[in-house]
Amino acid sequence: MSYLLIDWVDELPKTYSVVLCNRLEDESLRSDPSKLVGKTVQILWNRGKSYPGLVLKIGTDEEVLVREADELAIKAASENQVVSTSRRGKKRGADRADKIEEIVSASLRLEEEANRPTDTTINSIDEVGTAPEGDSINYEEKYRELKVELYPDSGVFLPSSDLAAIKIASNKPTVLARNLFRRLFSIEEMSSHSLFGKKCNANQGQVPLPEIDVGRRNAVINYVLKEEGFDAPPTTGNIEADGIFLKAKKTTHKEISKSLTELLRQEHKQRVISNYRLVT
DNA sequence: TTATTTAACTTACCCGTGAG
DNA sequence: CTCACGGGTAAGTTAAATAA
Repeated sequence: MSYLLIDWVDELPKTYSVVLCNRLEDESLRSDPSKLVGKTVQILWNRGKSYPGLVLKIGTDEEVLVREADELAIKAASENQVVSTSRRGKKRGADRADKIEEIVSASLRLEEEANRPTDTTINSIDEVGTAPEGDSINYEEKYRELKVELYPDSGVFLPSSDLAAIKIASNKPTVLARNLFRRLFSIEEMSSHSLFGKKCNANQGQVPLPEIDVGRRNAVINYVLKEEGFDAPPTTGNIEADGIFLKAKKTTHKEISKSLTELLRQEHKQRVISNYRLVT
């Protein structure tokens, strides 16, 4: 296996690396890289990304090329008068695959945390319906029967008929999430909170709106994910397949969050306008 | 090994568009 | 007009890569 001394064309100050020829993006070039000196090729780097690099030299002794890369880097740095240790990585180890399992299990832990039940309970059952002793109907019991928990252990209940109607009316997960929000939150709550309560970085002076009720929010998001088939953690045993599953789940989660954020923003905007009209 | 740097990912926010 | 959504921004957080 031969090594390539690479001059990264997009890097300033100039940086150099020694890479194995199997990092050439174009696999057909890997077997015979001898003609590549002086040419610019795409080199695979981190996280599946590739960058253009000029091939300066080819050799089988990695050490020699690394020393050369160091010298070039020092020279480049002094020319640019920039304090820089500008030699990018040597040959990377093959421990990357080992890391994947860690990543997957870490994702699972995150998921577990996201699904953690909260102690927020809403729509608590009215006590007034309690039936007296005897053979009369227990209304509280009847009332409870009609309600369903949106997501297991979420403590968020709503009439099953409402849920059924919302499901029928919602053809997409983002719409389902929005409609559930409308059902579970008042206009006041929606217009005075943000989804996660995080600070807005785009506008430093802005006071961040508080986070909306976490219990109901998570119940909605988890319910919609479940409806989309993302409830159960991956069990295929196939690391790659699990990765795809988690990625798809993450994308859906992002879409839902984005849509809900936008819903709250639009409600907020509307309320600000109506207040303004009230005042003037 | 630990510390530092770098890259990717998030999230609130803004704007425009298009369907109904 | 309302609603849904895509594209984009800034800068904070997180995770990975690299240096020491």
